[in-house]
Parts: sequence; structure tokens; C-alpha cells
Amino acid sequence: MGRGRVELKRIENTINRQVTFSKRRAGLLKKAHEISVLCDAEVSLIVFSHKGKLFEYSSESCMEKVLERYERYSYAERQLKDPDHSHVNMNWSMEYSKLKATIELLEKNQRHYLGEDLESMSLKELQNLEQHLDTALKHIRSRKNQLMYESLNNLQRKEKEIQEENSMLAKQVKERENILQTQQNQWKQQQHNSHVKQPQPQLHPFMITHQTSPFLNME
Amino acid sequence: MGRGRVELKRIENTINRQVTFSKRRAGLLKKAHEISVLCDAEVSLIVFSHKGKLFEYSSESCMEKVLERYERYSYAERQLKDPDHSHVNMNWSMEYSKLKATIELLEKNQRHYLGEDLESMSLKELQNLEQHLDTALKHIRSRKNQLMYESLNNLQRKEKEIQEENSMLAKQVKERENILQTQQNQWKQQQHNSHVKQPQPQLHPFMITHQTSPFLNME
DNA sequence: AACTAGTTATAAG
DNA sequence: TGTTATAAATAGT
Repeated sequence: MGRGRVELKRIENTINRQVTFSKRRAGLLKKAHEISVLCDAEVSLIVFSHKGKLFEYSSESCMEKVLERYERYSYAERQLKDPDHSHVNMNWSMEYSKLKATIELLEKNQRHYLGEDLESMSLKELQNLEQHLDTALKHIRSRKNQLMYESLNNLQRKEKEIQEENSMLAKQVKERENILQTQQNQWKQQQHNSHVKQPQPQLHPFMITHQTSPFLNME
Repeated sequence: MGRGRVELKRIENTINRQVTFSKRRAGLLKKAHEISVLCDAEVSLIVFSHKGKLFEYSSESCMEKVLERYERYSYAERQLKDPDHSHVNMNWSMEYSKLKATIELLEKNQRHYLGEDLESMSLKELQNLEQHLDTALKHIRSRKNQLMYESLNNLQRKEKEIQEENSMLAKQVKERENILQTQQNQWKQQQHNSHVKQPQPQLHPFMITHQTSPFLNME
């Protein structure tokens, strides 16, 4: 298109080249946009001029989105074509898409483990999954039982300890009651003998070992 | 260009859209190549069709090279334009570690779903997991049963069809046997009458059950 | 940047 | 897929 036919070869005249570049660049961007709208395609176009200036078009709001999709797609494609030599390309974006793919796979598996998204699975796959989960469930229940057993044992041991402590304390209480009674008897005797009341009760040393008011205030 | 002016709007007719897509895609790729040669530019074009198929052009031997250059360039550009919001650019290595973390978590979950690595889980977590897997197993078994049921129904239907075909065939066999017998009787009669032997061997009807012409052409 | 002649891309059939 | 009339892109001015 234009006044003369053009052969596909670098334009040597710098001015001409620059003019052609900006004209064709505009055309290219326009056409990229058109196909994206008309045909509902996702398009990303990157152009570096000879002098290193960047021009870009992306049908999506964000160029990165398209590039990411590209990485994922081309990773999957290369995996299919040449699974052995895929490590050769190993660059960051590559690595990134690989992780993305891994995550997708893991998430799919997770959904399966949760009993979701089963429509896509074959009978054989379902049987396999069932068996896995069944085994897993056995392990989990066994571990749960183990934990519950341990808790039970702990509780029983503690109960025993506390009961032992209880009976010890009960014994002590009884002892002190006895002492108290003895003293009360002594006081009564004294009252009777002297007709004078002693306001201060005499405490046995044991009585304040652990104890608090109720006993002390007892009349 | 073309017989009619076209408005810039998604083509709703699927066939038209696909045709236009392949034509314009070819044109776009051609133009991308032309500008790269004529103007010595570095071009990369990525197109995903509506159905998700990838088409690409790269002026360089390797698309990744262009994309990397783009990343570098646009990263630097964003840094210059808005150094404060550079965190928006979501550093790749940052993103990378995030993905790594996600994967680790998913893998841990997966181990749990498979009944492994349970030592670190509390009783409550175990109970939760058990319940999840129990529910999942129910879904899986239900889906499995559904599939098996469908297979069963299919097989039964097929069996019935085949049996019907069988009885039809059996009927045909019987009919032909009758015809054969009649004819044999006729031959015997003829032999007896003329004292001349017919060299033609007599076949049992089963031997030609599925063949068509022999019977029709039989004399 | 604007024009125009001759080229190319493509919409419709 | 191939053809054709026409729109669009563009080389040279």
C-alpha cells in the first residue's frame, strides 16, 4: 500500500525508517485493538523501536495479566512437548508460572480431597480417591483415639492425685477438729473455775498452716 | 477494507467472528513481522483467541527475551514515575516467595488429608479434619455410586437391545431353515423322479446365517 | 502534518 | 478454502 511496492528489508535511510516506523506502529496498534474487540481476543503487543523506545498495547487493563497467561500457557506447552529439557529454560518468569501451575494442581487435588469438583473424575479415579481418604480417615481416627486416651489417662491420674490430696486434707481437718475440741473442753473447764472470760482463743500452730478464716472465726 | 464498513464492536456471529479472527490474525502477524524488519524494531505479539488458543509472534528468536526486556523497561519506568507506589508493582521475587509459602501450606494440608503428619495437630483440629474427610467420603461414594449406576443402566439397556437383536436373528434363522427344508424336499423329489444326481453340497442354515446373497441367489 | 496514488487487507459471498 | 469488490493503510510527495 502506497505509491510503490516495498521489499521486505531494513530501510536504510534513517528518516524514512523513522517515518515508516511511526506510521506502521500506529497501524499495528490499531489493528491489534481491532482484533481484540471484534474477535473478543486477548492481545498484547510490545514494540521496541530501533532506538530502544517502548510502545505497547494490551487488550486487558494490565499487560502483566496477558504476559502471565502467556507464561503459564507456554510452560504447559513446553512441558508437553519436551518434559525432559524443560529445565534448560529455567528463568524467573518460568519458575513463577511453574509455581502457579503447581498451586493450581494442589488446589484441584484439595478440592477433590474435600469431595468437591468430582464431576471430572472417572470411576477409577474416584475409587482411588475413596481408598486414600479411607486410609487417611483410619489414621486420623487412630491418632485422635490415641490423643483422647492420653487425655483420659492424664485426667485419671490427676483425679487420683487430687483425691489423695483430698483425703490427706480431710485427715488433717479431723485432727484439728479433735485438737479444737480438746481446747474447748479446757476453756470450759477454765471458765467454770475462774468465772472470767478469755477473749483470745489460743490457737494450735497447725491451725494457721494452710487455713483461712472460717475456722479462726469459729466460736 | 472489505465490502462493507465495519463498526468496532464484538462480532456476535460465532462463525463470522472465527473467520475474521483468523484473517486478521494473519494480517496482524504479517504486519508485526514487516515493521520489525523494515524498521529494525523488536516486536512481540501475543494473541489468545476467544477459545483460549495461543498465537504469537516474536521478532527475536526467543519470545522470553523480549518479554524480559519489557519487564525491565516497564519496571524502571514505573519506578521513575511513581517511586512511592513501587510496592504496587509486586516484586517478582516477593511474589515468588508468596507462592512458595502457598505451596507449602497446600502441601501440608494435602499430607493431612492423606492422614500423614498428624503429630502436630491438636485434638480439635483432628476432629475437624475427620469431619471434613467424612463428608468428602460421603460425596465421593455418592458420586461413585451414581457413576456405577449409570454404567449399570447402560449395560442393561445394551443387553436388552442385543437380546432383542438376537431373538430377531433367531427368528430369521428359523425362517430360512424352513425354506431350506422345503427346497430339500423338492430336490429329493426331483432326484427320485429323474435319477440324476445334483453335485451341489447342502449347507446347514447356520453356516450362512449372516450372509445375504447366497440365499437370495439360491436356485 | 497532509495529500494522494497505488498497494494491501479483508468483509461478504 | 478461494474469490472479489471495497475499505483501509501507507509510500512517496
